[in-house]
Amino acid sequence: MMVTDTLSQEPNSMASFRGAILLNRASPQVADRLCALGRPMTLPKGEELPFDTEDDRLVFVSSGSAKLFAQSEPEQTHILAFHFPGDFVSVLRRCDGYFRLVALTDLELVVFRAGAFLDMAQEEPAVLRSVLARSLQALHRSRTKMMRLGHKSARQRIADFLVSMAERICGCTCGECEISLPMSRRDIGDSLGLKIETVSRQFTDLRDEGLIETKGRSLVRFIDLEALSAEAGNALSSEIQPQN
Amino acid sequence: MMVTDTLSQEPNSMASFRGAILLNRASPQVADRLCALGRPMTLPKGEELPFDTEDDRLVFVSSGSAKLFAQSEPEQTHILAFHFPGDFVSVLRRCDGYFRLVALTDLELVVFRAGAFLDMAQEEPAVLRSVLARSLQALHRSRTKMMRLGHKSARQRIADFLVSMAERICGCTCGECEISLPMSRRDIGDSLGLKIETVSRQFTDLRDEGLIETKGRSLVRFIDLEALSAEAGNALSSEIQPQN
DNA sequence: TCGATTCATTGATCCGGATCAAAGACCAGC
DNA sequence: GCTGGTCTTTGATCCGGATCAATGAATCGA
Repeated sequence: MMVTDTLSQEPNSMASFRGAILLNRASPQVADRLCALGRPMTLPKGEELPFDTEDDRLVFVSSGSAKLFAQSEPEQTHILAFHFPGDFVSVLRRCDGYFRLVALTDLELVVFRAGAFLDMAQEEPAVLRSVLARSLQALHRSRTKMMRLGHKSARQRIADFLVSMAERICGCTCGECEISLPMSRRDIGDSLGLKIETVSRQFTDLRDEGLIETKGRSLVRFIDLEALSAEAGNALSSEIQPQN
Repeated sequence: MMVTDTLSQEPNSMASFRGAILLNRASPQVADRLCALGRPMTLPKGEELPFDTEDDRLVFVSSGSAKLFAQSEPEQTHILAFHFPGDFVSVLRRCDGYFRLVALTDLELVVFRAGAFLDMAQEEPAVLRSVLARSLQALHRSRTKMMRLGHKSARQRIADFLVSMAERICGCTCGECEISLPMSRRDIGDSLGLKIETVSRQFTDLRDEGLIETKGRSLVRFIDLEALSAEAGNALSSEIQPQN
């Protein structure tokens, strides 16, 4: 069930949005007017952002995690991206593209109609430009991912996925760390173009080789993130991060 | 060899840029200042847009066709996208991402430093917004493509590729038409995550089944685009993506 | 026009991941 | 605690696309 927050006091989600997107980019007046366009929402785990057949939307993720997926045919779901706090997601109207946003954990959002938001953002070009920068970043991330999907083995995809989750969920890029994956094995497979059995086998292999440990369904402990990153085929990328 | 057009009269490429990007969005004065930031260029077939390690760039394609690719390791090239007249392409500076733009045919471009262009575009939010809209469209195209890469068979990928080329090169979405593919079999494979032999085999199969005819290396004649689109698994989609 | 070179096609074989099938682990309800 | 259902793991087999190898067709420069 979808719940709309209607407290008269500004909800937390809106405050995060101000901090992440508007701060230092819009005058207080325009910031207020932009916020007034946004609808704060909470989605319980498993629930889906209701369709909107009229407008494309821009969705700011304040807390929790979500999957963005497309379903072209029944029994054929493709996860396009996972989203975490701070992300500003473009969700197309239902008719063309058929994108759906589903909560993996309880989710706090601010939802905007894209047209209205951009119309008003035109008055604060710095905001528009910030959204553009994020959009270009998402594009490059998508292209990088696409590039990997096309040419990497199952093992490399899983290693890459785990490394990127370690970074996005707990900010770790090296050494040890432990995270709780909010998504199922099936979700992971759907996002990497692999079957659930293959995902599971790769987890098993990585565990047997001592690169990760797992506890329960969601807990993953990374023993050596650099080694895992190397498995992902990012051997050369170490030149970007010198061991000073 | 790279040739920079330095005619005092405005070159054709700049005029196309005005028509496609600026028309009705910027005042004549700002339009002139934006154009002044752009460097018209021609690239002969096979040549590469010279690196720029300082700035990201925005490149408007006026005529010809190009491939945008990333090379993570030697002998591992991934084509991210093909580009045609009217496209406004974001090319990252060399250090992060390592994107390269190469002419498939003689190419006319207008090249901007992204920062400078966006700084000035902030004075005309309509331009900024148009660029954002294009960026979001590219993002969705990339995601759609990614989705397909992950889950489609070689046959479906080739069929899908051919259908999209028919649309982008000659504007056809149904019935018969004939196009000249500017890219090699290897390029096609690199963009779809397939080996050259597999690409060739799929062409052969489609030819044997009477869905296409081929003449020489580049000429492809489509006998029935709807049937081909069905092969691609696009049962429902008759959507068109307009390049506004 | 003629090689020379690159590009494309075809064939044979191999391997990684999908598929089919079954058992085991985890979690929520009582 | 048990119990039913879902999610995950493991095993056996199959198949699509990669790989290896060789031939054939286009294109380019002299």
